[in-house]
Amino acid sequence: MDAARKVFVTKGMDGARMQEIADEAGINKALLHYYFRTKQQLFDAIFEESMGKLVPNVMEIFKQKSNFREKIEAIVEAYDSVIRKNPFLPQFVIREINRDPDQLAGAIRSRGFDSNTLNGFLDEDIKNGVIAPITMPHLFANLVGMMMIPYAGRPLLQQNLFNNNAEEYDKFLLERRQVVTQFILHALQYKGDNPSGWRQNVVHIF
Amino acid sequence: MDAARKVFVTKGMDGARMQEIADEAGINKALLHYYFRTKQQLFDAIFEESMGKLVPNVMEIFKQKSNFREKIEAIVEAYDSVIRKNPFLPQFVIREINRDPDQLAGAIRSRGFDSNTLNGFLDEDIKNGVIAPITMPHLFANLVGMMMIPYAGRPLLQQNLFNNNAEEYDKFLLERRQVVTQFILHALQYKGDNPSGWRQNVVHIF
DNA sequence: GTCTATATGCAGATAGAC
DNA sequence: GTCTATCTGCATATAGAC
Repeated sequence: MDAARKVFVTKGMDGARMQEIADEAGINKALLHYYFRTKQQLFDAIFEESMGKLVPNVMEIFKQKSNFREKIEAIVEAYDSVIRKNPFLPQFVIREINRDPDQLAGAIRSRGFDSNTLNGFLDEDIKNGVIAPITMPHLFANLVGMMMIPYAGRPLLQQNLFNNNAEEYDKFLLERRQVVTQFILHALQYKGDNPSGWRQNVVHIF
Repeated sequence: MDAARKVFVTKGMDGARMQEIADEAGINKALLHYYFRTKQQLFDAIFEESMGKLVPNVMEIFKQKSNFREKIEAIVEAYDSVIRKNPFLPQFVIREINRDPDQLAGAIRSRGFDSNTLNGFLDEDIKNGVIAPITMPHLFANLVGMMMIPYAGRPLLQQNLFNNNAEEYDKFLLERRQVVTQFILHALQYKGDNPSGWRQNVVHIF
């Protein structure tokens, strides 16, 4: 599984070779088939595992944290820690969900991502004037996009923004959690969870 | 080229088949090889074309627009219009730059993306108190991430956030330009290009 | 230029000995 | 369980007629 993960996540289903996985594992190609029967089955196992990692339980976080700042910090932290441990996960997932969108149905099931409940949490903070109005899909897309693109688009960004200096880019990645958190809180004009006094000053844009 | 673009951009280099491209073009597989010699050469043409589309000339925009709001609006607009016309471009580019990062060197050349000059533009606005401090890599990553992820991650986001309702998702995509623009301007506490009076109130975070 | 037929190589998968 | 050897199918690429 370790060998398969390494090869699949970097090369993708189409680019991966059973021979390479076997070599990586230090075993024989036939033995690999003995364990997993087909390449597809082996891939499915890795894909499902990856989806489980990358889709953190946002529901739990929203339920546990009452303070809006803490909610954002916890979600950003959840993505950051997972991705930093698995830097190739974003590009792998993007690659594979687009290659075969249907496989999502199987991998997502059991992951109780209920958008209606999440919308409720957000709407309450908006109604109370804690944050500027925004819908959950936009907020979520912004957060996920900002967290994932530095990894998924690393070759391009490192080339264009850092003259291909990998060390500088690694430093940049370490700053992302803090920057994205602050970026979101400022964008939503968050000033604290007790909005008395400035509640009326929130500019309604979204 | 139209047929090749369609197949490569959706299936990727590894997943694409010369037979499928030939069928799509209504010609013979042998004839396809007669024109382009190898699959690699055909792919290179498509990839270079795609990179040219997706990397808009940010330099030009920054030089032409003096107002910070207009700069952001123009860059967001540049990405939005290109991606809306080519919705598969983000996932294609992400897929291929990670599959073979070396090919970037060839495709980027001639595209005069000078990060030093861009940093200069940004630093001036920060120094003048027009926006809160942020570095160009972070701002650029945020912008690009927010614009691209709804397309690159569409299957997953549409599933999780819209119960797989494609029409709703299309409406969501249409809102992105406006939302991302406002999100960025608020995050950077932009209040206009003439900062007299509120210049001192910018909170230094990044 | 355009086709049919074919060469070549490779990857997934299995057979069968040990 | 683990290996070597092999089958099978497919994809790129070319040969060669028209």
